[in-house]
Amino acid sequence: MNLTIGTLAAATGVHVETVRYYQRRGLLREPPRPLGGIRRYDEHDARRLNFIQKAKHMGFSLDEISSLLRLEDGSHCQEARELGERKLGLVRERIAQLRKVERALQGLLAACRANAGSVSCPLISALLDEQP
Amino acid sequence: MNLTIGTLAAATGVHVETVRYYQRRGLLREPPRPLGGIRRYDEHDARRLNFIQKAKHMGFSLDEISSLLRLEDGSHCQEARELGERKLGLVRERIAQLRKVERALQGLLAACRANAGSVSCPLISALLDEQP
DNA sequence: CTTAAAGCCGTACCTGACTACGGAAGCAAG
DNA sequence: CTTGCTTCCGTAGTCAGGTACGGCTTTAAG
Repeated sequence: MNLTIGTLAAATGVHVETVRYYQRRGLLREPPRPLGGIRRYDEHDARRLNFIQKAKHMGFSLDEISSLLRLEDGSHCQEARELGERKLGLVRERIAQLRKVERALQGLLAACRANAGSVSCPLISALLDEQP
Repeated sequence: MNLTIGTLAAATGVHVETVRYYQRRGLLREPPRPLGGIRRYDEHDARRLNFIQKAKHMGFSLDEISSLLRLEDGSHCQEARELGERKLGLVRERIAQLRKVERALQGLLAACRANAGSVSCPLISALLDEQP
């Protein structure tokens, strides 16, 4: 496998500029460029880029992905696990928070639907109410 | 009630600069300033600022809050409801997405804990795996 | 050999919601 | 009346994670 930046980008569903950006950030190596010319990537780079995409999907930030990539050889499970556990905690917090919002919104919208023609909108009133 | 920007900010738990920012964004009126001087706010402004804070908590963006504020008189429940319903949909999507992440992470971490000393870390391997 | 597409580079710009800065002017307490 | 905290203003910077630009060189196809 011998990829230019464009084919690598296309293959992994990422913009060319993003690949360059990841290189600047140190998430991808600067690949060899034979004879003063253009970057040549291999399947290792593609795998790494794939790793980054999946980790992003898991909610890891680019900085965290940096850390994970330093554990790429798989022999530091403990550290990887700690990172994962922190992330899982945050994900759960976020879910809990969103559920509160969901319930609040749900209640207000139900009141709105029951409202049918009254003067004041329950959603607006709730937001206007002085209570914290 | 006759508030300076500082007391208003303190009363609503917002930075002074943020109040000015909201004014620039059109979320708060420019309050009267008697005699070439400093802004004087009243409890209507405090209520509005409170409204903004609560709506932010509900996940509304400042642009959406602008829209909501235009319905402040409570007589356009239909429109407010539509905004709320859109938001609720987004909140639910986000929750669903985060739950997927939660489950994935949970599985990987369980594998990590069961791993105990094997060569390759399940979390890292999963991210490295070629499968989408 | 020519030409068009793709790659190169540094730098600037984008979104959203602020936050900081710095120097001038106002205001309240003593 | 002075001191010192607030407020005033416009502008610029912050964060993350890119995206865009423009002018230049390389490369691949015909």
